[in-house]
Order: sequence, then C-alpha cells, then structure tokens
Amino acid sequence: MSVRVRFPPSPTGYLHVGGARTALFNWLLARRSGGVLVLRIEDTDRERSSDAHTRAILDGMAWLGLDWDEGPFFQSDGVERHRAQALRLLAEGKAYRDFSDPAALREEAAARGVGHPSVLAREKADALGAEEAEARAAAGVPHALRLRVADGTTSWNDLVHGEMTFRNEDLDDLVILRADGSPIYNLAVVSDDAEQRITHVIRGDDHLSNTPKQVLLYRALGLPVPVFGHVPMILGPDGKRLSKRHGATAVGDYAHAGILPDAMVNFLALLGWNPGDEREVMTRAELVAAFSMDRVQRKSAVFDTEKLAWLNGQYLARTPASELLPLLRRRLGEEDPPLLPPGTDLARSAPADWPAETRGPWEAALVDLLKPRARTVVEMARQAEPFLSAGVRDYEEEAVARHWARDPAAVRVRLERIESRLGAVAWDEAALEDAVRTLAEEEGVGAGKLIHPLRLALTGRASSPGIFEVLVLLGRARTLERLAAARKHLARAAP
RNA sequence: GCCCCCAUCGUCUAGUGGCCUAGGAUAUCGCGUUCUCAGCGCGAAGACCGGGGUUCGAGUCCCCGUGGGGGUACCA
Repeated sequence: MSVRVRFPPSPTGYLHVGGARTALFNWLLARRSGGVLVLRIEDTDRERSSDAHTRAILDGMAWLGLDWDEGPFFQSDGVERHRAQALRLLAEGKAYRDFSDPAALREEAAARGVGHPSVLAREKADALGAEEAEARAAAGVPHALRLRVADGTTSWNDLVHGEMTFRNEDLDDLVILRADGSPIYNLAVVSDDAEQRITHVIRGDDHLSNTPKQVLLYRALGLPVPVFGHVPMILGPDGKRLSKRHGATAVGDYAHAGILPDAMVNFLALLGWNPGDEREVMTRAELVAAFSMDRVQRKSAVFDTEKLAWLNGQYLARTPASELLPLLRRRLGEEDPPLLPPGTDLARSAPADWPAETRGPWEAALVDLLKPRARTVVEMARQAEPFLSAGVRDYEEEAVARHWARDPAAVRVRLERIESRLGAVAWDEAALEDAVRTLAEEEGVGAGKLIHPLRLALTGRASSPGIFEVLVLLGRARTLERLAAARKHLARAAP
C-alpha cells in the first residue's frame, strides 16, 4: 500500500513556521516513499477563515518549494458527508442526542463535581429515552449529537512516541454535530482523512490528545485507522510555544528578511530530526534520501534564528549570482529609501567604464563579491549600498574617528597621492594592488595606512570587501570622483 | 484540578547498558590567515534536571519528584 499523507492548514492566518515544518515532514515522507501528499484547507471555521489566508498559505508552500499531489481540497465541501456520518452513528446507536444547554451542563457538572459534563449529557439522554428524544427532534428542538464512548482503553502505535494508551473514561462523549447542524473538527478530520485515503497522519503533538477520540471515531464509523506520528512542536527562545510575540513566525517574514527557501527547508528539517550522521547543510534531494520518521525527535525544539542565519549564509555563498540577483534587486527596491527604483535593472548602476566584455556583467561581479560575507539578502543589500549610490552619502562616524580624524592633513595628502597613482594604472586587481603597495613603500608606511582611509573615502565605511576588488567594481572614474569628494570633505573638516 | 507528552552544552543535536575522561553544529572567547569585515583553519570554555532503584556496570532501563509543553470546548 502506498503512502498517502496530508497537510491540512486552517486558513485563519499566514503559514507559520510550525505549520511549515509539519508540511515539510509530510512532504519529505511522501517524497521519500514515493507516496502522495494531499493538501486540504480546513476552512470550517467560517468566522476566521478567508481566501486571502488560503492564498497566503499556498504562497508560503510555493516559496518553500513544497508541492502537493492532490488538492487543495476544502473541508467545507465535505460537510454533507460529515453530517451524514454523524447521523449514521446516531441511527446505529453509537451516538445520542443531547438537548442540554452547554453552559448549564458545565455549571451542573462543576456543582456536582463531575469531571466531564458529557457524563451528565449521557445521563440525561438515557433518562429521556430514545422515543422521547425522537419526538423532540421531530418537533424541531435544537440538540447536539454526541459519540457514546464505551469503557475500556484506546491505543495506537505512534511513529514517534511508540505505544500510546488512553483510558476512555478520561475521554469525553465528544460532540460530533453541533446544535446548528455543523460538524465538529474531530469528526471532519476523521471523515476527510478516510475519504482521502490517508495512510499516515503526521502532525504536531498538540494533537496527541485528540488522537484517541479520532481513533474511536474511525472505529465507530468502520473506517481503517491510519498510522499516526506526532512530531514535537516548535518553541520560542523563552521555551514557550512559538507565537507572534516572539517576532517573525510567518514563513513570509523570513522570505522578506532575506532567507533563502532552501536554507529555510534545511533548517526546518533539522528542527526535530537529524540524518543520523553529522551532515547539516543538505540539499533537498539529500534530505529526501535521508528522511525517516524514526529519527524524529520527541522533544520540542527552540527556533534559533542565529543558526538559521548561519545556515542561510552557507547557502548564499553557494548560490550562483544569477539566482541571487533577482532577490537582491527586489530587496534593494524595498529598502527605505529604495536603493534601486523598483523594477529597475541592477546593471544600470554599473560604472560607465565597466568592461563587461572582459569581466562579465557588473551586477554578477557585485553579487559574487557580496554573497560570501552576508548571511541574508538584506545584509547583501546593505553591503551593496556603496556601489549603487552616485557618491558616498555619508562617512561613518566611527570609521572617520579611526582612520581620518587623527591626522586629517596627512590623510588628505595620502589620498591625493593615491588619486594621482590611480589616474594612470591599469584597472585590474593586481595592478591596483601593486600601485597602492608601492606607494605605501615609498611613503614608508604600512599598506594599511593607505588602505583604511581609502576604503572610507570610497565606501564611507570601515569595512567592505577587499579594497582592490572594491576599486575594480567601482571603476576608475567613480573612484577618482570619490577620492576628490573625500579630500574636499577633509579639507572642510580640517583646513 | 484532571489527562497526556517531554527532559544531554545557551540553542539544534549524537548517544538505544560497557566504545562516554559524553561526539558534532551553532553561538561565545582566543590564536592564525589578512587591507577591514565576513569566511576559512586551529584552539578554549560549555551539558547527561534531582532522588531512589535494577545491574558487575546507567546519559542509556524502572519508579518518584521537579521543571517545561500540550490537552481538558456545541475552537480548529
């Protein structure tokens, strides 16, 4: 029998990382086993569900590269089936009508010290008798339907927790159909999972205590019980369930923060699972090949954004410039103020004297320079800034203090000498490096004494990619312009 | 309250009775490479929640406690 798994998000919000991880484990299992992943939108909570949320979730899946094989199905399309099954249970005597008022029932249960209100509901139903119940129902008296849970225990063999057993007395005579005729979640899920012939239910362990109820429902309905696997939840840094107050929890937030989908998938896979060896940076194919439910952790995991950032940095360094370019371009447009007018090509920021014929596209060279030292696309955008603006916007205060302020007059002279050397030298890394180092020797100073002030003059910052690479990327004309501007700035500061 | 799950470095984890003076990764710190930053290389520091058992031997099995999490709805 081939594996059929499902991912059933509620469209009551965006796709959050916990959901994404559950989706990923299902996807991994499906792909690993050559099975099928079914996407089902559980939209029965009409109040909170919306099409916009459904789209957001689908977008999140698409971004992560998690494709599904069947669906999306909508749970709301199955309500007639759910209702019919509830009624069938009633007809078979496996469920009963509950005419009581829920609030009153709770109060009475509390007053009498009865653990479960449903035992009262059952008492009342039994006292009422089947005939009277039918009469009332026929008269249109509103009532819910409850499953009659027999004594005994309910067990299943969980893929991650092993043998699980619950005492039925600790379970409710759960409502399966509300007084308004709408089916309750546990019934809808069981019905849909059976309808969609789901063989493995892989979900968060917050569903652990729903499972015995669902097993009871499968049995009552005479449906095959799937295999269950309850994966641990994802926690915030404080050890509490991950939620909005921890900051970014939506998958889209991470896309926006410049995380690559492959990195996110890799990171999520490692949250509660490991391949059994010491690999960490793994491609999708490697993840699929290595995945197995029996290496899923039982303990919940803290979502560590630092490690995500590290992993993302690993991916950035390995991703070709051509793939990063569109992401960087979009991000540049999102900066405030935009570093690049949205929709514009990055190539238009290239210096006029860039020799594309020998060095290839300027924007690709830029990305290759930036990507090894950035952990996110957002960082790349920030580091790209000095290469995009017409001139240096402002000189970092701290950098000025360190590299210029001590002896502005001397710095000015040195910049001037660099400027005159660079006017004539061939514009490639080796020649530039030679020119600068030769000058340093002639001046009798370490190369750093030239390089640091030069970096500040060209980028406005104390740190950047290697200075000679920066020079190459800036081109001669811009370099000379910026040097002149820097000298002017220095002259104003210390005439 | 009741039911359930969980418990190894700050974090993600390896570990399925002797291979553990507990391994890796990240984060932190130091050194090196070097024009800065990042990276990379090397190194340091850092954990078996507590108590009882079982056993020749326990991080590994059992019990209790403690802590954390989930559930307890005519929510999903």
